[in-house]
Amino acid sequence: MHDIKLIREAPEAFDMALARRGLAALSAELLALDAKRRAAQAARDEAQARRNALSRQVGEAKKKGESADALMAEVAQLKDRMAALESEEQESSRALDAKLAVIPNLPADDVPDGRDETQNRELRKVGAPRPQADVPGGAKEHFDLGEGLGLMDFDAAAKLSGARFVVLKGGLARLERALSAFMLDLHTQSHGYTEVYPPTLVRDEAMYGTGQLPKFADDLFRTTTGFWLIPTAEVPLTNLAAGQILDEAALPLRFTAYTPCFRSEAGAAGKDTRGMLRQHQFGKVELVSITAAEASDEEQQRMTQCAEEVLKQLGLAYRVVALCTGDMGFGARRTYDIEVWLPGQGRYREISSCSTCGEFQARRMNARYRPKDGKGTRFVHTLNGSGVATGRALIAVLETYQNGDGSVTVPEVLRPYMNGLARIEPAPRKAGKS
RNA sequence: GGAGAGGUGCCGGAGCGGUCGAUCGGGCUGGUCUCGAAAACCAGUGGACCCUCACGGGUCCCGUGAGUUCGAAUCUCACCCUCUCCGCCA
Repeated sequence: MHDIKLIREAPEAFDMALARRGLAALSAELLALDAKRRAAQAARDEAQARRNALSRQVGEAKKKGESADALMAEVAQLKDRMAALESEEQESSRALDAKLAVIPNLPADDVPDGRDETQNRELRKVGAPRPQADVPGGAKEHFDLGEGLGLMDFDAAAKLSGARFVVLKGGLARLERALSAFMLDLHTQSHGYTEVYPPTLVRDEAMYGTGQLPKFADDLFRTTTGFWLIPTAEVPLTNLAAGQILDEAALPLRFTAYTPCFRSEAGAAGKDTRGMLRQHQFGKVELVSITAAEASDEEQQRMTQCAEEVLKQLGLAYRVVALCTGDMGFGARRTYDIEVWLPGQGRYREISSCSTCGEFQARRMNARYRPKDGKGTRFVHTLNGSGVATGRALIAVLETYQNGDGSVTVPEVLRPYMNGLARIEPAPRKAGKS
């Protein structure tokens, strides 16, 4: 949500920033609504003040035993006018909010301009990508490996739930659990995050606060009782700060959680249909930071490094890219994606996305802090990042650590979480199962 | 799901329908006292919006939304949430 006051002060700057995102200028329209709103409010305030004064006089008159009929008559006259003014104010204020609610955040100055992902800027490459030819017969993709192991079953999932779900079994189910436990331990023990077990069903307000609503309802699942299934733990974690006024001394807040994430991906039909790269349900360890305004840029660097550390310790090759203006999400002011190397696909694929939203979300959810010195309150800055998506981490581990015989070596750091297991071997074939 | 109770400021806790944004206590901040601290005492201590260069002024906010009334934190209704007991249950 944007601050209409800032737009009022610098409409050209606002429109120019929108243009960087490929959007048409909106300030003129917004400011017209704003002017209407303020005029309505001024008129209403005035009428209200008049009524308050009259009512006070009525009280005084009655106390003295005098007649208050004339005063009451004037209030009665005011009433119609007030009702009209009030609905006018509400209407213009609602109209303005509705417009503002669907305008994405503005990019930070250092965000590269660009139309789509092809214009993202690569910041660094870490680790040596394993060539496809490194595996005898060519590196396989994760679904061939998983099905070959007999531990990844898309047919069974389709029977239960349809397309874009997976059933993991045995060593692969364990691997998902190991990855999540490893990541949570790393972030809580080495990176200062507080582990959270949040609800995965939330109400409208929470989805509005982080920006999924009102614009992206189509990408979400909703229960018949009106709850939304979270598409990321960013929603519950960030909304922990909603409605709060925090002491600056308490900042930053750093939360991490492992949760399932649910996305209907309505617009993504036909993309990545094979395998478990793009699912309606996937696991993810999320990182969320709530900071003071000046601290958010540095926090974003720190958060990205926390996510990178996961991949480093897993021994996965990756690169970090700065998303261009056209590829950033709705609430983001600046985003760094981490893309992990998938030997089977022979390309880098997104596994983490670390964004700062500035005060964009805080304004929506009314999350503020009291600055150490100086008075008043300011909106906090919110940041979120994957640290990292476990489903995709599992894919990367399979493809990176595959052996020519179809088995998969377990990365060192995960072995304590796998009961010491060093290698995931094909499950014995059971008779009767095709 | 059934039956009750309740939602007020950072916290606790008051509040005959009429200067109540709200008594009081605690906390916090500043000051006095002290070598220093504690105690004591004094003072201060909400948010949002609008008008104004400013000084200052106005409106709204006592869970949320409607309503009654000249006037609502105080009355009515609906909803949300919390707590207690019972039932059910992982």
